[in-house]
Amino acid sequence: MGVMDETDRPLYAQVRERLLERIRSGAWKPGQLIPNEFAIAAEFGVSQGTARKAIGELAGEGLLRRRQGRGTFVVEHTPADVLFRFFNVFDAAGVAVAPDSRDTCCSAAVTATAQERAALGLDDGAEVVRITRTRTRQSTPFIAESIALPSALFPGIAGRAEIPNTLYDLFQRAYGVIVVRTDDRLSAVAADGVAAAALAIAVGTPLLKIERIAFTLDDRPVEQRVSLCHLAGAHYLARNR
Amino acid sequence: MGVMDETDRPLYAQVRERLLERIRSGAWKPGQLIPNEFAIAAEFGVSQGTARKAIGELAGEGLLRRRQGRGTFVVEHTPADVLFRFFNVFDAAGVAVAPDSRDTCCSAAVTATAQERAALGLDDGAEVVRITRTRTRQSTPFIAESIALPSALFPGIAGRAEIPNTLYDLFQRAYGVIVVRTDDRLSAVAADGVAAAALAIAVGTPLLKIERIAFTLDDRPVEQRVSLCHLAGAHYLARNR
DNA sequence: CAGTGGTCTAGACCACGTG
DNA sequence: ACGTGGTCTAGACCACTGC
Repeated sequence: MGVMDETDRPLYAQVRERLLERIRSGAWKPGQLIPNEFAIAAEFGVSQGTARKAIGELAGEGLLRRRQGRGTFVVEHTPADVLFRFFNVFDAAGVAVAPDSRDTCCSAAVTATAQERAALGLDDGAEVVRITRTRTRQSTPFIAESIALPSALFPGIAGRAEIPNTLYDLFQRAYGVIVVRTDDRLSAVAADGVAAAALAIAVGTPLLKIERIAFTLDDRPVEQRVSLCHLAGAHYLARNR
Repeated sequence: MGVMDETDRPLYAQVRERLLERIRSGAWKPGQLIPNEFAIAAEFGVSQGTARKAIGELAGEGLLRRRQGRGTFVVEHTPADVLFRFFNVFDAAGVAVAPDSRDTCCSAAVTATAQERAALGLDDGAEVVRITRTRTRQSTPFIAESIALPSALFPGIAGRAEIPNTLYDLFQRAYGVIVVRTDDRLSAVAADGVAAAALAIAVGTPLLKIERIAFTLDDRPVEQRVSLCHLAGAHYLARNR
């Protein structure tokens, strides 16, 4: 009866944490069916309702998916899913734009700038890897992007033969880093010479600048990304609830 | 026991609907304490857990606020609340920018354009009221804004002596229209002559353009708004979960 | 048909805020 | 001390899925 033995946190929160650890560690892999509510309840010595609440929280956070009659599954972050989950650009007709990447270039580990350290919560002298690429829409360049990642979290990423179009998918599968949230800071800027060359537009053209910080489950920043977008009739959609 | 008499919808959903109607109609006013879980359960002939779930849904939608030890309250949309709930502009230090309004100008009811009809889901020949204003930040103009509202939903709004800075607060109190969600479409544009004059900037300056549609509880569009923003170091923050 | 998640109940106790 | 929302239990039945 609600003895709160371990800590003073509610039972369902403790169960949630244990389940979360299994997802994070990969013990339960993306797409996998997890045990049913009664089995989980029995394992942790709680009632079905309490197990249900823990599962419900993770489902609400988008990490589990319940399907009536079938079971509960670990959410699979396929490249397509990831692309449309955090890429908020839509064309004039309201159809999602699916970007591709070209000219992807990944630096070796270098000392982070003060700005990068602040954005990523890094200590003095920490190293980052920088990725730059041009993103295309129907083969036309429309975004110039540069990304900074803490080297410590992504060992060996600079040496990879191929950097995929959808990074967050790679982060989860290869490094166990699950991006669950991003903060995008948007503003309007005039294209400088570099951006104008990459996007084949005139210097001074208004561009949408997106400064993104991506966060993991425990709210730690893991990626800083600056995107300069020549949207040409498309737009960035922000839904406010 | 789960007889599902009225319809096939769950009991908690039916209770939620009845509670919602009281908020929407103003029977329960903003800021008011509502009856406790047991009183609501008794009134509708359900268990406390079911009443709790109905209340929880409305709390999750931001319409009720539960406070342990005190009770459950109808959320009060004070001008300040409304301002910060949907106004996503922050300065370089991450502090929310609180805009003011000047030169507010409200048209009489006029026939809506095709574009306005599409955005607001209006029939052919429907009328709208248009409001234009300049929004300031520490007395400096930084946003040129134009708003279209369906006349049918806001009778007499054009004749009001004063249009307040925070419109959604007015919508709820004077017209029973509760804005719960907005879609903002963002892009970058060059300032034209009109915007440049209003914002005291050079023609061609890059501006952040925000095209907003605001929705009520039943997901009907009730406002279309175009904001041209000269952010000058500030940014629009979009949180993606 | 069996097994899953989804709903619902009745009752208990805990944690918080106020008087 | 009292009343509130918050947690937890044990057990029941419903609705959906797939064999």
